[in-house]
Amino acid sequence: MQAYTGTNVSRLPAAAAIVSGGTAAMPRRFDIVTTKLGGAPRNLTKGEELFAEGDAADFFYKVVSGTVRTYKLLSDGRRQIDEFHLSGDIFGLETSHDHRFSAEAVDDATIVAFRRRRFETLAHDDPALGDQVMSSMLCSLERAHDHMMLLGRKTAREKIATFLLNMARRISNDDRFDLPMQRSDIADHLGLTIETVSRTLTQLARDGLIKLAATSRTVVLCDKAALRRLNA
Amino acid sequence: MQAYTGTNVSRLPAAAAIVSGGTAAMPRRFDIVTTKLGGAPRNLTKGEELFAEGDAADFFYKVVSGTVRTYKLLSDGRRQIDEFHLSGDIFGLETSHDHRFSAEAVDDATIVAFRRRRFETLAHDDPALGDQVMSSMLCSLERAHDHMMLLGRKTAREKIATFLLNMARRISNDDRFDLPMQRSDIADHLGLTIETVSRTLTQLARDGLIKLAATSRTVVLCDKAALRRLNA
DNA sequence: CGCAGAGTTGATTATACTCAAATCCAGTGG
DNA sequence: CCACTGGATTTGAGTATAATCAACTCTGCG
Repeated sequence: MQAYTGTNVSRLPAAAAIVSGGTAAMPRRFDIVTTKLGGAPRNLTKGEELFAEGDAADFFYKVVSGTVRTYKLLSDGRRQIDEFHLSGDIFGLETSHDHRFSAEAVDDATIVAFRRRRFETLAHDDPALGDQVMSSMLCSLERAHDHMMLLGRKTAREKIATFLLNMARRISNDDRFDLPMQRSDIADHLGLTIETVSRTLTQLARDGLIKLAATSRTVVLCDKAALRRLNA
Repeated sequence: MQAYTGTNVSRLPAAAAIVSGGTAAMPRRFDIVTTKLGGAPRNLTKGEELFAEGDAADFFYKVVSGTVRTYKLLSDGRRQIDEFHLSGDIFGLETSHDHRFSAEAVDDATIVAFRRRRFETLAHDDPALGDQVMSSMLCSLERAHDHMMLLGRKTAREKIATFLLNMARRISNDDRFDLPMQRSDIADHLGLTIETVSRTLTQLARDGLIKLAATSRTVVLCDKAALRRLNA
């Protein structure tokens, strides 16, 4: 927990191991920690379910590549996607015994699973490990709160603008990027319908704020200033 | 962090002190811990601001009595109330140096402030203390996620039903309770307008699911089963 | 080439918003 | 005790934003 302990996450070996996933390029001890936590890479095919709401939360996960969506369903099938987890993101760590979300691969993705019990044991010996996860959760909380503002008070145009700016920042440093998810995912994330998502994107393109490639998954942000004005 | 460490919060002395606020009825050591954390009771009058978005987050708080709202504003004044904090709730603990919310008293309220820095020091010696706050944050995260579903995918009628059931549970064990906040607060919490809140409450009363007293702050849940059906 | 899934576009509608006015209520002062 | 005031709430009328229903287009792929 970066701010709470005053420690810098980047200086914490255990934390760094979780964040990076313990690649071959890293010092030996980082790999040991990762291995201890039981990081076993797993490939998911597009649409594959990783866990469902109510499943035992024995593991939590880190995205190595690809994208994972976590979501909740209402009894009649309405869906709210709370977050898209991109490469490097940690997700699925729960307060309770069960998962409160379902998780599926948005596209073909690779994830690493960490055994929660083992992590808990280690965290007691190494507070820095707990700090790191705490930090991750606090980021999640922060994004959740911003997203509440979006869902509760922003217009469709503002929602799309905010979404595009966030994805641009997370996916690439460039203003050109490929959205990994389809329109229905965006809709269920922003509290809209696919038609409204499509229309709004078209409208933003018509107004010159963005460009949509033929495949329509590729987006170019042309007028970030205007998008930012819509963002708040 | 209850689930994460596997420890039961109720068995943790430091945690218990934070939760309870260290009343006179509690064993001496609890009071000592609370005092160490710098709990200085403070009275807030209706509408008084406790802190604003962007203020330094040197303290966090626990509600002793009354109700506090935390919220964010868009540049044009649109407001999203993320949570109403009732007696016993902890709020205002941040990941960053600054508060990401503003906080105001909904009615006359009493709160206890805890110095964050001091808490951090103690948390390092006593992991249980950190666990407790972690647990508090995870509850907050859980509620935030449920609230995203509400904001993104529920109808006005469903939002109000969910809100009433939640408030009933939190305020009293009874089906009759007084709402501490006014319609505009409810509206900004549920992503509605005051008119829609009012109309929806009237409609629910007309349909016999609830009763509204003359003062219209007092609510009676008549048909909880029907309300629950609207809830999910 | 045709099919299926994804995405776009169009027409219409519904839900919730906006603007406006009336009512209710607590508090205040004559 | 009662009229007056101002804030909160309710109610009404009309509207707008986004949803719904439906058709059509595009793209990738067997």
